[in-house]
Amino acid sequence: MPKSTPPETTEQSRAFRTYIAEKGLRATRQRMAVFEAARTLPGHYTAEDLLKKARSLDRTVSRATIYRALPLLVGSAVIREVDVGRDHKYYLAEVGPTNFRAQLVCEGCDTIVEVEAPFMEWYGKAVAAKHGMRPISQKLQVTALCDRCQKRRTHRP
Amino acid sequence: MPKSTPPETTEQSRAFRTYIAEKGLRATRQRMAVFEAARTLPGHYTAEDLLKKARSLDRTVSRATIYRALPLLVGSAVIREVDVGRDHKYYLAEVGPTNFRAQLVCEGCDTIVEVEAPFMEWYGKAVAAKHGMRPISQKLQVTALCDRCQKRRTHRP
DNA sequence: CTGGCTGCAAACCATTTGCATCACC
DNA sequence: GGTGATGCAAATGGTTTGCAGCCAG
Repeated sequence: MPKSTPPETTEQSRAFRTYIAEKGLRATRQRMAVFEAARTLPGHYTAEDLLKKARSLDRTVSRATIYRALPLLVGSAVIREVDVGRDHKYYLAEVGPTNFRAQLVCEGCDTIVEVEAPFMEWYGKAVAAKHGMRPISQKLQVTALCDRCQKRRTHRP
Repeated sequence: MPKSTPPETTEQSRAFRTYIAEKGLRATRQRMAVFEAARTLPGHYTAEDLLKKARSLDRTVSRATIYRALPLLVGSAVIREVDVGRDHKYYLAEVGPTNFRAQLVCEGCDTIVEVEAPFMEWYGKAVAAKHGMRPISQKLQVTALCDRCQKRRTHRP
């Protein structure tokens, strides 16, 4: 059996290189390190997490490069941006074509759980149409307290 | 017929004074000016809008006081905070007990339309419960293009 | 009186940007 | 070799905070 995913030779990696080339951009060492870090990190991570991981692959990656790479990674559907109104945004490696998801966010520990919610997509489109607007995207976010945080403390300090 | 709403003598005003007193806080001139501005401004407004309006009522109101008053106004249900992931938050005077609302946001001009969406509330609670979490709040946001912005330009510059 | 408030200005902090240099293609 | 990319450090901008004086209760 293949040892997890062979880095740098993935189909996804080729797709990303193509995406970049099409825009007349360049597949630099740093950019590919960020790409590799972004698709590898588990769960929801921040730009800072991404920087740390990318640096472990290529010491020369700077914070500015991270922020400059993020729009490319989102644009090429390598990652998805998740903004739950916290102080920083979260990012998430895309596994494949993604159905509409809702975010369940724990108010205590900021843990995010993604839930498929295809009905929501339909609902949002209907609401927009009813107001004569052309729908672009939609977001459903449920704030709640996870088990652990319920036990630890009912309210925030 | 009464001329719109008599300022400073509203039932809402009394309720706010009570809320403040209960917390051992004080109903200062500036704070009441911010209150009056907040409940009076139409539609969705920013902290900066609120500052301008409050200053028109009491010249001495500072930006810091606005930001320090906002949590009180939200906590006493005089206004509601609406965060649609833009660069600044929006606020909205509460008319009465509010049912669950979704926000329809025009990507072109940032105009926000509030839509009743009671179904969402049920849905969010169900999703949270299914994951063993205690639901606190939920938010449905639809980004779209309004009529005017559709005609002006299909995509952002 | 006195502890909560205020204005002012400086601090925050995630993200963005200007600039001189570097390195893909 | 030319243009896009990079690192660094400084800038941004909405919001927060420290501080010394002020004032509501």
